Amino acid sequence: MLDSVTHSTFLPNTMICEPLMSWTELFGTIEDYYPTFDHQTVGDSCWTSIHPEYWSKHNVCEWLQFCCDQYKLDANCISFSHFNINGLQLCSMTQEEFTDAAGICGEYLYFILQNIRIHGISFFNDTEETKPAIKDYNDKACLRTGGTKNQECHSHGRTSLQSSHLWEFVRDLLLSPEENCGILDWEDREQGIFRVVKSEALAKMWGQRKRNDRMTYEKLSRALRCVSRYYYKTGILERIDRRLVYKFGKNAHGWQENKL
DNA sequence: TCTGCTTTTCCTGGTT
DNA sequence: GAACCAGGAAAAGCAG
Repeated sequence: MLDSVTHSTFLPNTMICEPLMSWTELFGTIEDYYPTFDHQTVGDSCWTSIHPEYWSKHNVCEWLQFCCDQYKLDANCISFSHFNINGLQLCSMTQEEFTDAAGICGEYLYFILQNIRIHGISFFNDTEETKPAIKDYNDKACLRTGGTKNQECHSHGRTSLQSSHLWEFVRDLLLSPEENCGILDWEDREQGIFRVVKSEALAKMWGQRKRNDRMTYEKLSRALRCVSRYYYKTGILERIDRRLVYKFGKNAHGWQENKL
């Protein structure tokens, strides 16, 4: 349906533009094209004013975060290492590649991206078009995953990059070598046992994620342990009798190599 | 407003 | 003795 969308579709008359020219520079102000768009919903993210093909890696990340927040997409389904790319690379991905990278979420991320390319940011205002599609996604995702996952779909609807749980943040860091920088290390990959190597760096990253300048490793580790009381109980983390060493439990998902 | 979940904060005590 | 780490308890923040 949307496969025919091309750069020239978005840029009528195939105008030649500067590589990093903003959407506003190309087409006028956002208000001219998107008069009812609520900027509050996307904060100050500049990705909203740039054509997707000119997004930086950071813009792509912001867009992913926005989609997760806005439509309550399950960030656990998304392999973020696959999206460590710029906008041009993102736009060149096929629907199959989106699905490979983010499962059921990928189908909708692809759907959203193509609509942004066609309709611009005004796509987000068309609740008649977007909300049912996303609702349908949520229903299907819950049905497909079932069991524990099904529960999570309803009880942890706030899952997102920004509001992701601590254990998910740790898991994603372990799965992203480019971001990890030796902060965390696998002790036993198959068993899900990992070790905190650079405790302060980990706390700093978590603090940035939570926009909390006062975060320290003491607090983060307390959160992991306190959380542990909850996580251990629910099977997300298991107790390891060694300092700075933790283990994913049977109900923690997304960390196994063969289940990414 | 209430409740539950998750995280943060402060404090104390044990280990290295 | 200092630094680091772990656990208890209470409270905050958030969403349903």
